[in-house]
Amino acid sequence: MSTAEETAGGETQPWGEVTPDAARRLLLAAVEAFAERGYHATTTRDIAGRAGMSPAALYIHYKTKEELLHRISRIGHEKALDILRTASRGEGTATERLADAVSSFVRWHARGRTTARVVQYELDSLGPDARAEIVGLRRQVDAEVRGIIEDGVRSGEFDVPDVPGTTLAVLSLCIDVARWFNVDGPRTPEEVGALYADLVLRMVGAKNAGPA
Amino acid sequence: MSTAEETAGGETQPWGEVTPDAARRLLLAAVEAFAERGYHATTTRDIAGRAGMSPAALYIHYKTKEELLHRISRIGHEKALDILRTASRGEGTATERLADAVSSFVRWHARGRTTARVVQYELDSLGPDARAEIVGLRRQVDAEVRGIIEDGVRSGEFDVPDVPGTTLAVLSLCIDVARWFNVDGPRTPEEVGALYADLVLRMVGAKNAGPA
DNA sequence: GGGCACGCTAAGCGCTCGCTCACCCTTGCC
DNA sequence: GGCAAGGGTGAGCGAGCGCTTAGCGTGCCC
Repeated sequence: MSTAEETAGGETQPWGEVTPDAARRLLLAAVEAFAERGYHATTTRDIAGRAGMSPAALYIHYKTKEELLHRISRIGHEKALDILRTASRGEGTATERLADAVSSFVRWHARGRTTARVVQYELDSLGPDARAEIVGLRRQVDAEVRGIIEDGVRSGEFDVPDVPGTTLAVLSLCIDVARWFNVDGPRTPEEVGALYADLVLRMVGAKNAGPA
Repeated sequence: MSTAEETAGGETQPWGEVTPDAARRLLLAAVEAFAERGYHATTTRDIAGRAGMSPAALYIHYKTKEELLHRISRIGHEKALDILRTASRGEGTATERLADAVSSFVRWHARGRTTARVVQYELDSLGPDARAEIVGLRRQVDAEVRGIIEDGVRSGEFDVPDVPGTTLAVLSLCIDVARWFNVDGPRTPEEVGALYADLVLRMVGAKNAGPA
Protein backbone atom coordinates (compact mmCIF):
# COMPACT_ATOMS: atom_id res chain seq x y z
CA MET A 1 0.00 0.00 0.00
CA SER A 2 2.98 2.31 0.52
CA THR A 3 5.45 3.22 -2.15
CA ALA A 4 8.55 4.25 -0.20
CA GLU A 5 10.94 7.19 -0.39
CA GLU A 6 8.93 10.34 0.03
CA THR A 7 9.95 13.52 1.79
CA ALA A 8 7.90 15.25 4.42
CA GLY A 9 7.67 18.13 1.96
CA GLY A 10 4.75 16.44 0.29
CA GLU A 11 6.52 16.04 -3.03
CA THR A 12 8.13 12.76 -3.99
CA GLN A 13 11.77 13.37 -4.82
CA PRO A 14 13.39 11.04 -7.29
CA TRP A 15 15.85 13.83 -8.04
CA GLY A 16 18.40 12.52 -5.55
CA GLU A 17 20.09 10.70 -8.40
CA VAL A 18 20.83 13.92 -10.31
CA THR A 19 24.42 14.26 -9.28
CA PRO A 20 25.99 17.73 -9.52
CA ASP A 21 24.14 19.72 -6.89
CA ALA A 22 23.78 22.78 -9.13
CA ALA A 23 22.37 20.60 -11.91
CA ARG A 24 19.72 19.23 -9.55
CA ARG A 25 18.75 22.70 -8.41
CA LEU A 26 18.35 23.76 -12.02
CA LEU A 27 16.25 20.68 -12.79
CA LEU A 28 13.98 21.34 -9.84
CA ALA A 29 13.61 24.98 -10.84
CA ALA A 30 12.74 23.88 -14.38
CA VAL A 31 10.07 21.47 -13.11
CA GLU A 32 8.43 24.24 -11.12
CA ALA A 33 8.57 26.72 -13.96
CA PHE A 34 7.36 24.29 -16.65
CA ALA A 35 4.47 23.18 -14.45
CA GLU A 36 3.41 26.74 -13.71
CA ARG A 37 3.66 28.30 -17.11
CA GLY A 38 4.27 25.51 -19.59
CA TYR A 39 7.48 24.67 -21.42
CA HIS A 40 7.26 27.25 -24.19
CA ALA A 41 6.25 30.08 -21.89
CA THR A 42 9.18 29.41 -19.57
CA THR A 43 12.39 31.31 -20.20
CA THR A 44 15.86 30.03 -19.46
CA ARG A 45 16.38 33.23 -17.48
CA ASP A 46 13.46 32.28 -15.23
CA ILE A 47 14.81 28.79 -14.61
CA ALA A 48 18.29 30.06 -13.80
CA GLY A 49 16.82 32.77 -11.58
CA ARG A 50 14.79 30.30 -9.54
CA ALA A 51 17.94 28.26 -9.01
CA GLY A 52 19.72 31.41 -7.85
CA MET A 53 22.11 31.49 -10.77
CA SER A 54 22.87 33.61 -13.81
CA PRO A 55 21.26 32.75 -17.17
CA ALA A 56 24.53 31.44 -18.53
CA ALA A 57 24.98 28.90 -15.74
CA LEU A 58 22.25 26.73 -17.16
CA TYR A 59 24.33 25.94 -20.24
CA ILE A 60 27.20 24.56 -18.21
CA HIS A 61 25.03 21.64 -17.10
CA TYR A 62 22.57 21.29 -19.98
CA LYS A 63 23.11 21.72 -23.68
CA THR A 64 19.67 23.20 -24.40
CA LYS A 65 16.38 24.01 -22.71
CA GLU A 66 14.89 20.94 -24.34
CA GLU A 67 17.46 18.69 -22.68
CA LEU A 68 16.07 19.82 -19.33
CA LEU A 69 12.56 18.80 -20.37
CA HIS A 70 13.80 15.49 -21.73
CA ARG A 71 15.60 14.64 -18.49
CA ILE A 72 12.56 15.57 -16.40
CA SER A 73 10.25 13.56 -18.61
CA ARG A 74 12.41 10.45 -18.56
CA ILE A 75 12.99 10.46 -14.83
CA GLY A 76 9.30 11.08 -14.20
CA HIS A 77 8.13 8.31 -16.47
CA GLU A 78 10.58 5.89 -14.95
CA LYS A 79 9.27 6.73 -11.51
CA ALA A 80 5.67 6.26 -12.64
CA LEU A 81 6.52 2.95 -14.24
CA ASP A 82 8.30 1.88 -11.08
CA ILE A 83 5.22 2.64 -8.98
CA LEU A 84 2.97 0.59 -11.24
CA ARG A 85 5.40 -2.30 -11.44
CA THR A 86 5.69 -2.47 -7.67
CA ALA A 87 1.93 -2.74 -7.35
CA SER A 88 1.54 -5.06 -10.30
CA ARG A 89 4.23 -7.55 -9.27
CA GLY A 90 3.06 -7.62 -5.66
CA GLU A 91 1.19 -10.46 -4.06
CA GLY A 92 -2.56 -10.59 -3.71
CA THR A 93 -5.55 -10.96 -5.97
CA ALA A 94 -5.94 -8.93 -9.15
CA THR A 95 -8.52 -6.85 -7.30
CA GLU A 96 -6.06 -5.97 -4.57
CA ARG A 97 -3.24 -5.29 -6.99
CA LEU A 98 -5.40 -3.05 -9.21
CA ALA A 99 -6.61 -1.07 -6.21
CA ASP A 100 -3.03 -0.72 -5.01
CA ALA A 101 -1.77 0.31 -8.43
CA VAL A 102 -4.47 2.92 -8.94
CA SER A 103 -4.27 4.42 -5.48
CA SER A 104 -0.49 4.74 -5.48
CA PHE A 105 -0.42 6.01 -9.07
CA VAL A 106 -3.05 8.62 -8.21
CA ARG A 107 -1.22 9.60 -5.03
CA TRP A 108 1.89 10.21 -7.09
CA HIS A 109 0.02 12.41 -9.54
CA ALA A 110 -1.63 14.36 -6.74
CA ARG A 111 1.40 14.80 -4.50
CA GLY A 112 3.83 15.46 -7.31
CA ARG A 113 1.32 17.41 -9.33
CA THR A 114 4.09 19.77 -10.36
CA THR A 115 6.26 17.04 -11.79
CA ALA A 116 3.37 15.00 -13.14
CA ARG A 117 2.01 17.95 -15.07
CA VAL A 118 5.25 18.40 -16.90
CA VAL A 119 5.65 14.69 -17.47
CA GLN A 120 2.14 14.15 -18.80
CA TYR A 121 1.43 17.35 -20.69
CA GLU A 122 4.67 18.49 -22.27
CA LEU A 123 5.30 15.42 -24.41
CA ASP A 124 4.65 17.34 -27.61
CA SER A 125 7.29 19.89 -26.75
CA LEU A 126 10.01 17.26 -27.15
CA GLY A 127 11.85 16.63 -30.39
CA PRO A 128 11.19 13.44 -32.39
CA ASP A 129 13.97 11.32 -30.85
CA ALA A 130 13.23 12.24 -27.26
CA ARG A 131 9.51 11.83 -27.84
CA ALA A 132 10.01 8.36 -29.28
CA GLU A 133 11.90 7.29 -26.18
CA ILE A 134 9.17 8.59 -23.87
CA VAL A 135 6.42 6.99 -25.94
CA GLY A 136 8.20 3.68 -25.41
CA LEU A 137 8.06 4.17 -21.65
CA ARG A 138 4.35 4.99 -21.90
CA ARG A 139 3.69 1.75 -23.70
CA GLN A 140 5.27 -0.09 -20.79
CA VAL A 141 3.03 1.81 -18.39
CA ASP A 142 0.00 0.78 -20.39
CA ALA A 143 1.12 -2.86 -20.52
CA GLU A 144 1.51 -2.98 -16.76
CA VAL A 145 -2.08 -1.90 -16.08
CA ARG A 146 -3.48 -4.04 -18.88
CA GLY A 147 -1.68 -7.01 -17.35
CA ILE A 148 -3.46 -6.65 -14.02
CA ILE A 149 -6.85 -6.30 -15.70
CA GLU A 150 -6.23 -9.37 -17.86
CA ASP A 151 -5.29 -11.33 -14.74
CA GLY A 152 -8.56 -10.30 -13.14
CA VAL A 153 -10.58 -11.29 -16.18
CA ARG A 154 -8.83 -14.68 -16.34
CA SER A 155 -9.45 -15.39 -12.67
CA GLY A 156 -13.08 -14.36 -12.98
CA GLU A 157 -12.71 -11.45 -10.57
CA PHE A 158 -13.42 -8.83 -13.25
CA ASP A 159 -16.04 -8.45 -15.94
CA VAL A 160 -14.52 -6.34 -18.71
CA PRO A 161 -15.90 -6.42 -22.26
CA ASP A 162 -13.18 -4.16 -23.72
CA VAL A 163 -9.83 -4.67 -22.00
CA PRO A 164 -7.69 -2.22 -24.05
CA GLY A 165 -10.38 0.47 -23.87
CA THR A 166 -10.84 0.05 -20.13
CA THR A 167 -7.08 0.13 -19.60
CA LEU A 168 -6.94 3.38 -21.50
CA ALA A 169 -9.77 4.84 -19.46
CA VAL A 170 -8.23 3.82 -16.14
CA LEU A 171 -4.90 5.39 -17.02
CA SER A 172 -6.58 8.46 -18.42
CA LEU A 173 -8.53 8.92 -15.21
CA CYS A 174 -5.41 8.68 -13.08
CA ILE A 175 -3.29 10.93 -15.26
CA ASP A 176 -5.88 13.68 -15.40
CA VAL A 177 -5.54 14.05 -11.64
CA ALA A 178 -2.43 16.09 -12.40
CA ARG A 179 -4.58 18.60 -14.28
CA TRP A 180 -7.23 19.34 -11.64
CA PHE A 181 -5.69 18.43 -8.31
CA ASN A 182 -5.19 21.39 -6.00
CA VAL A 183 -2.94 21.14 -2.97
CA ASP A 184 -5.09 23.69 -1.16
CA GLY A 185 -8.29 21.90 -2.19
CA PRO A 186 -10.57 19.89 0.04
CA ARG A 187 -9.09 16.46 -0.72
CA THR A 188 -5.79 14.90 0.30
CA PRO A 189 -3.86 12.74 -2.17
CA GLU A 190 -4.70 9.73 0.00
CA GLU A 191 -8.43 10.43 -0.18
CA VAL A 192 -8.36 10.82 -3.94
CA GLY A 193 -6.33 7.63 -4.23
CA ALA A 194 -8.87 5.68 -2.19
CA LEU A 195 -11.82 7.17 -4.07
CA TYR A 196 -10.30 6.40 -7.44
CA ALA A 197 -9.34 2.86 -6.47
CA ASP A 198 -12.97 2.26 -5.58
CA LEU A 199 -14.22 3.82 -8.82
CA VAL A 200 -11.82 1.76 -10.91
CA LEU A 201 -12.87 -1.47 -9.21
CA ARG A 202 -16.43 -0.59 -10.14
CA MET A 203 -15.34 0.05 -13.73
CA VAL A 204 -13.89 -3.43 -14.06
CA GLY A 205 -16.88 -5.01 -12.36
CA ALA A 206 -14.97 -6.29 -9.32
CA LYS A 207 -17.18 -7.97 -6.75
CA ASN A 208 -16.13 -6.05 -3.65
CA ALA A 209 -16.05 -2.30 -4.06
CA GLY A 210 -16.11 -0.90 -0.58
CA PRO A 211 -13.89 1.67 1.17
CA ALA A 212 -11.31 0.65 3.75
CA MET B 1 -28.94 11.01 -28.56
CA SER B 2 -27.91 13.39 -31.33
CA THR B 3 -26.59 16.87 -30.73
CA ALA B 4 -27.32 18.62 -34.01
CA GLU B 5 -25.37 20.92 -36.30
CA GLU B 6 -22.24 19.08 -37.32
CA THR B 7 -20.42 19.28 -40.61
CA ALA B 8 -19.38 16.29 -42.66
CA GLY B 9 -15.82 17.39 -41.95
CA GLY B 10 -15.89 15.55 -38.66
CA GLU B 11 -15.42 18.68 -36.60
CA THR B 12 -18.39 20.30 -34.91
CA GLN B 13 -18.60 23.93 -35.99
CA PRO B 14 -20.16 26.33 -33.56
CA TRP B 15 -18.15 29.02 -35.33
CA GLY B 16 -21.02 29.92 -37.62
CA GLU B 17 -21.98 32.66 -35.22
CA VAL B 18 -18.66 34.45 -35.64
CA THR B 19 -19.83 37.02 -38.07
CA PRO B 20 -17.19 38.78 -40.19
CA ASP B 21 -15.92 36.03 -42.45
CA ALA B 22 -12.29 37.05 -42.05
CA ALA B 23 -12.66 37.04 -38.27
CA ARG B 24 -14.00 33.49 -38.40
CA ARG B 25 -11.13 32.34 -40.59
CA LEU B 26 -8.68 33.84 -38.13
CA LEU B 27 -10.43 32.18 -35.20
CA LEU B 28 -10.34 28.80 -36.90
CA ALA B 29 -6.68 29.23 -37.75
CA ALA B 30 -6.00 30.12 -34.13
CA VAL B 31 -7.81 27.02 -32.86
CA GLU B 32 -5.68 24.82 -35.12
CA ALA B 33 -2.46 26.51 -34.16
CA PHE B 34 -3.16 26.61 -30.42
CA ALA B 35 -4.13 22.93 -30.43
CA GLU B 36 -1.02 21.90 -32.33
CA ARG B 37 1.61 23.92 -30.54
CA GLY B 38 -0.02 25.46 -27.48
CA TYR B 39 -0.97 29.07 -26.94
CA HIS B 40 2.41 30.43 -25.96
CA ALA B 41 4.27 28.63 -28.73
CA THR B 42 1.91 29.97 -31.38
CA THR B 43 2.85 33.22 -33.09
CA THR B 44 0.42 35.79 -34.44
CA ARG B 45 2.26 35.52 -37.73
CA ASP B 46 1.45 31.79 -37.85
CA ILE B 47 -2.25 32.40 -37.18
CA ALA B 48 -2.50 35.10 -39.82
CA GLY B 49 -0.57 32.95 -42.27
CA ARG B 50 -2.93 29.99 -41.84
CA ALA B 51 -5.85 32.33 -42.50
CA GLY B 52 -4.11 33.56 -45.66
CA MET B 53 -3.58 37.07 -44.37
CA SER B 54 -0.79 39.37 -43.33
CA PRO B 55 0.26 39.53 -39.66
CA ALA B 56 -1.32 42.94 -39.23
CA ALA B 57 -4.77 41.79 -40.37
CA LEU B 58 -5.27 39.95 -37.10
CA TYR B 59 -5.35 43.19 -35.15
CA ILE B 60 -8.21 44.60 -37.18
CA HIS B 61 -10.53 41.93 -35.79
CA TYR B 62 -8.96 41.19 -32.41
CA LYS B 63 -7.28 43.50 -29.98
CA THR B 64 -4.69 41.00 -28.78
CA LYS B 65 -3.67 37.38 -29.19
CA GLU B 66 -5.23 36.69 -25.82
CA GLU B 67 -8.61 37.93 -27.02
CA LEU B 68 -8.56 35.16 -29.61
CA LEU B 69 -7.98 32.56 -26.91
CA HIS B 70 -10.68 34.08 -24.73
CA ARG B 71 -13.22 33.99 -27.55
CA ILE B 72 -12.37 30.40 -28.41
CA SER B 73 -12.55 29.34 -24.80
CA ARG B 74 -15.90 30.99 -24.16
CA ILE B 75 -17.56 29.67 -27.30
CA GLY B 76 -16.18 26.20 -26.60
CA HIS B 77 -17.35 26.13 -23.00
CA GLU B 78 -20.79 27.39 -23.98
CA LYS B 79 -21.05 24.60 -26.53
CA ALA B 80 -19.94 22.00 -23.99
CA LEU B 81 -22.43 23.32 -21.47
CA ASP B 82 -25.15 23.24 -24.10
CA ILE B 83 -24.42 19.59 -24.86
CA LEU B 84 -24.64 18.61 -21.20
CA ARG B 85 -27.78 20.65 -20.61
CA THR B 86 -29.54 19.05 -23.56
CA ALA B 87 -28.80 15.62 -22.16
CA SER B 88 -29.53 16.58 -18.57
CA ARG B 89 -32.88 18.26 -19.22
CA GLY B 90 -34.04 15.49 -21.52
CA GLU B 91 -36.65 12.92 -20.62
CA GLY B 92 -35.81 9.47 -19.31
CA THR B 93 -34.35 7.96 -16.20
CA ALA B 94 -31.20 9.28 -14.56
CA THR B 95 -29.40 6.27 -15.99
CA GLU B 96 -30.45 7.13 -19.52
CA ARG B 97 -29.67 10.80 -19.11
CA LEU B 98 -26.24 10.15 -17.61
CA ALA B 99 -25.37 7.75 -20.43
CA ASP B 100 -26.57 10.29 -22.98
CA ALA B 101 -24.64 13.13 -21.34
CA VAL B 102 -21.40 11.17 -21.13
CA SER B 103 -21.55 9.73 -24.63
CA SER B 104 -22.36 13.06 -26.30
CA PHE B 105 -19.83 14.95 -24.18
CA VAL B 106 -17.16 12.40 -25.07
CA ARG B 107 -18.08 12.49 -28.75
CA TRP B 108 -17.65 16.24 -28.72
CA HIS B 109 -14.21 15.96 -27.14
CA ALA B 110 -13.15 13.28 -29.60
CA ARG B 111 -14.55 14.85 -32.77
CA GLY B 112 -13.53 18.36 -31.91
CA ARG B 113 -10.30 17.29 -30.29
CA THR B 114 -8.63 20.36 -31.75
CA THR B 115 -11.08 22.76 -30.18
CA ALA B 116 -11.48 20.79 -26.99
CA ARG B 117 -7.75 20.75 -26.38
CA VAL B 118 -7.56 24.49 -26.50
CA VAL B 119 -10.68 24.88 -24.39
CA GLN B 120 -9.61 22.45 -21.70
CA TYR B 121 -5.87 22.96 -21.50
CA GLU B 122 -5.17 26.63 -22.12
CA LEU B 123 -7.18 28.04 -19.23
CA ASP B 124 -4.04 29.14 -17.42
CA SER B 125 -2.94 31.20 -20.40
CA LEU B 126 -5.86 33.56 -19.90
CA GLY B 127 -5.63 36.71 -17.82
CA PRO B 128 -7.41 36.93 -14.44
CA ASP B 129 -10.68 38.44 -15.70
CA ALA B 130 -11.11 36.10 -18.63
CA ARG B 131 -10.14 33.13 -16.50
CA ALA B 132 -12.72 34.04 -13.88
CA GLU B 133 -15.45 34.10 -16.50
CA ILE B 134 -14.46 30.68 -17.85
CA VAL B 135 -14.20 29.21 -14.36
CA GLY B 136 -17.81 30.29 -13.87
CA LEU B 137 -18.85 28.34 -16.95
CA ARG B 138 -16.97 25.31 -15.67
CA ARG B 139 -18.87 25.42 -12.43
CA GLN B 140 -22.09 25.26 -14.40
CA VAL B 141 -20.75 22.25 -16.30
CA ASP B 142 -19.96 20.53 -13.03
CA ALA B 143 -23.39 21.35 -11.59
CA GLU B 144 -25.11 19.84 -14.61
CA VAL B 145 -23.42 16.46 -14.21
CA ARG B 146 -23.75 16.47 -10.44
CA GLY B 147 -27.46 17.12 -10.87
CA ILE B 148 -27.97 13.97 -12.91
CA ILE B 149 -26.01 11.87 -10.44
CA GLU B 150 -27.99 13.28 -7.51
CA ASP B 151 -31.22 12.45 -9.34
CA GLY B 152 -30.04 8.89 -9.76
CA VAL B 153 -29.10 8.56 -6.11
CA ARG B 154 -32.48 9.94 -5.04
CA SER B 155 -34.39 7.58 -7.28
CA GLY B 156 -32.33 4.64 -6.07
CA GLU B 157 -30.87 3.96 -9.52
CA PHE B 158 -27.32 4.80 -8.45
CA ASP B 159 -25.15 3.85 -5.49
CA VAL B 160 -22.63 6.67 -5.01
CA PRO B 161 -20.90 7.19 -1.65
CA ASP B 162 -19.12 10.41 -2.74
CA VAL B 163 -21.21 12.45 -5.17
CA PRO B 164 -18.88 15.47 -5.64
CA GLY B 165 -15.86 13.20 -6.01
CA THR B 166 -17.57 10.95 -8.50
CA THR B 167 -18.81 13.96 -10.48
CA LEU B 168 -15.26 15.21 -10.65
CA ALA B 169 -13.98 11.84 -11.82
CA VAL B 170 -16.65 11.49 -14.50
CA LEU B 171 -15.90 14.92 -15.94
CA SER B 172 -12.18 14.32 -15.68
CA LEU B 173 -12.51 11.07 -17.60
CA CYS B 174 -14.47 12.74 -20.40
CA ILE B 175 -12.25 15.79 -20.66
CA ASP B 176 -9.06 13.77 -20.85
CA VAL B 177 -10.33 12.26 -24.09
CA ALA B 178 -9.16 15.46 -25.74
CA ARG B 179 -5.60 14.64 -24.65
CA TRP B 180 -5.26 11.12 -26.00
CA PHE B 181 -7.83 10.77 -28.75
CA ASN B 182 -6.33 10.27 -32.17
CA VAL B 183 -8.40 10.71 -35.32
CA ASP B 184 -6.27 8.11 -37.10
CA GLY B 185 -6.51 5.73 -34.13
CA PRO B 186 -8.51 2.52 -33.95
CA ARG B 187 -11.61 3.96 -32.29
CA THR B 188 -14.31 6.24 -33.63
CA PRO B 189 -15.74 9.00 -31.43
CA GLU B 190 -18.99 7.01 -31.30
CA GLU B 191 -17.23 3.90 -30.01
CA VAL B 192 -15.41 5.82 -27.32
CA GLY B 193 -18.65 7.55 -26.34
CA ALA B 194 -20.44 4.21 -25.95
CA LEU B 195 -17.54 2.64 -24.04
CA TYR B 196 -17.31 5.59 -21.67
CA ALA B 197 -21.05 5.73 -21.06
CA ASP B 198 -20.88 2.09 -19.99
CA LEU B 199 -17.86 2.70 -17.75
CA VAL B 200 -19.50 5.68 -16.09
CA LEU B 201 -22.70 3.74 -15.41
CA ARG B 202 -20.53 1.16 -13.68
CA MET B 203 -18.85 3.91 -11.66
CA VAL B 204 -22.16 5.12 -10.28
CA GLY B 205 -23.38 1.60 -9.62
CA ALA B 206 -26.25 1.69 -12.10
CA LYS B 207 -28.12 -1.58 -12.35
CA ASN B 208 -28.03 -2.08 -16.11
CA ALA B 209 -24.66 -1.50 -17.68
CA GLY B 210 -24.92 -3.05 -21.10
CA PRO B 211 -24.23 -1.67 -24.58
CA ALA B 212 -27.12 -0.67 -26.85
C1' DG C 1 -18.09 60.66 -60.29
C1' DG C 2 -16.11 62.48 -55.97
C1' DG C 3 -15.46 61.36 -51.17
C1' DC C 4 -14.91 58.29 -47.72
C1' DA C 5 -15.22 54.38 -44.63
C1' DC C 6 -13.32 49.93 -44.40
C1' DG C 7 -10.30 45.82 -44.90
C1' DC C 8 -5.92 45.00 -45.63
C1' DT C 9 -0.65 45.27 -46.35
C1' DA C 10 4.51 46.53 -45.97
C1' DA C 11 7.56 48.05 -42.99
C1' DG C 12 9.24 48.35 -38.75
C1' DC C 13 9.45 49.54 -33.42
C1' DG C 14 10.82 48.05 -28.94
C1' DC C 15 11.58 44.11 -26.55
C1' DT C 16 12.79 39.55 -25.09
C1' DC C 17 14.12 35.18 -26.44
C1' DG C 18 17.75 30.99 -26.50
C1' DC C 19 22.23 30.83 -26.43
C1' DT C 20 27.52 32.29 -26.62
C1' DC C 21 31.84 34.20 -25.25
C1' DA C 22 35.55 36.31 -22.82
C1' DC C 23 36.85 36.47 -18.46
C1' DC C 24 36.96 35.62 -13.19
C1' DC C 25 36.95 33.30 -8.93
C1' DT C 26 37.76 29.16 -6.09
C1' DT C 27 39.82 24.54 -5.26
C1' DG C 28 43.34 20.95 -5.10
C1' DC C 29 47.72 19.00 -6.56
C1' DC C 30 52.77 19.40 -6.72
C1' DG D 1 53.45 29.42 -4.34
C1' DG D 2 52.33 28.22 -9.24
C1' DC D 3 48.91 26.70 -11.99
C1' DA D 4 45.58 23.97 -14.44
C1' DA D 5 40.63 22.80 -14.24
C1' DG D 6 36.13 23.62 -13.82
C1' DG D 7 31.87 26.11 -12.09
C1' DG D 8 30.33 30.56 -12.44
C1' DT D 9 29.36 35.65 -14.30
C1' DG D 10 28.21 40.09 -17.29
C1' DA D 11 27.55 41.54 -21.53
C1' DG D 12 25.72 40.84 -25.72
C1' DC D 13 24.68 38.31 -30.42
C1' DG D 14 21.13 37.40 -34.03
C1' DA D 15 16.57 36.26 -34.37
C1' DG D 16 11.87 36.40 -33.67
C1' DC D 17 8.20 38.07 -30.83
C1' DG D 18 3.47 41.01 -30.18
C1' DC D 19 1.85 44.87 -31.87
C1' DT D 20 1.62 49.72 -34.45
C1' DT D 21 1.41 52.90 -38.15
C1' DA D 22 1.21 55.02 -42.72
C1' DG D 23 -0.73 54.24 -46.75
C1' DC D 24 -3.24 51.60 -50.51
C1' DG D 25 -7.19 49.53 -53.06
C1' DT D 26 -12.03 48.82 -53.36
C1' DG D 27 -17.06 49.39 -53.07
C1' DC D 28 -21.00 52.09 -51.49
C1' DC D 29 -23.67 56.55 -50.94
C1' DC D 30 -25.08 60.82 -52.81
